[in-house]
Amino acid sequence: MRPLFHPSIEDVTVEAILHALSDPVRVAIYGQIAGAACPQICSNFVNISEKAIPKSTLSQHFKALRESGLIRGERQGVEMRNTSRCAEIDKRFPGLIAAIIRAHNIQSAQKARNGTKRKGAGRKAGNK
Amino acid sequence: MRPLFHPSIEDVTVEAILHALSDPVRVAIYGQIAGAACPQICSNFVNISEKAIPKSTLSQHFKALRESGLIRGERQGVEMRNTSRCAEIDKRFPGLIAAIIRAHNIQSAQKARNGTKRKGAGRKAGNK
DNA sequence: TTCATTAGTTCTGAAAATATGAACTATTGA
DNA sequence: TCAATAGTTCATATTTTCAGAACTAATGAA
Repeated sequence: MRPLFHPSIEDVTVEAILHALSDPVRVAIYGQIAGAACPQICSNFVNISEKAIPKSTLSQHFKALRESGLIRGERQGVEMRNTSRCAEIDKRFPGLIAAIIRAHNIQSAQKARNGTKRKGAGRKAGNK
Repeated sequence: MRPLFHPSIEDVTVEAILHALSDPVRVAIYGQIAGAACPQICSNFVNISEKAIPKSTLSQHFKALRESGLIRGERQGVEMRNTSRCAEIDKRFPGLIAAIIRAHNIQSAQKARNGTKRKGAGRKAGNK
């Protein structure tokens, strides 16, 4: 098992960050890691989505987050402690992560409101 | 040939925007459309990358940008006029597009500088 | 030591997404 | 009516992603 790869901050790209965060499971994971005060363990996220995420899939998601430079993972005993690299990234791309997280929160809030009021909305309507 | 689909602004998602802009060709296209004063025609972008992009591929890229809600395409005679929907998107997700474009500009500027000074940099080094 | 447990990675094949040549559609202007 | 131009759609090859199974590494018993 080879040691985990983390890009140095100069090698972090906008494309990789956007790609990593364009997946609903990964933004959810990243949001929680970035918002937490202490390092988060991978297996905490098995139930972040409606249905349980298989651990091989979860491992791939963490790999994507790590290799895009969004998080850092350090093995601590039998488990993996994940922390956000948002301070570093914010220095390189000021405001980027904050804007994405903010947009995400707006969207989640709207979804929650619509979920209670009008059912079945938000479909790609009129597009046979 | 069915009419082009454009999502209404409430149906635009952060995930779709990030995914659309996580592709280097598509950000380049979007950046130019967003920065231009007048509508841009698809075929202007054939040479936006090093190698020419086949028109079927280009058409798919435009479709991705349209269906994510980032641009609007209107047929005008034989060609297609593309405009950015950034005003609408900025109302829904304030600062998101601006932050992404800014980050992209930072990255491009750095790439240009490194390209002249140290060749072969930016590779995923030390990762067998 | 050896065994079991826990947490995560890697391998493998299936499923989904993307890229592109070829064929097609729509508009315009000889 | 024909040719040219701009773009879409179809078919298929390539690439990426998903997820079960097997594997690795650390820890804590017995």
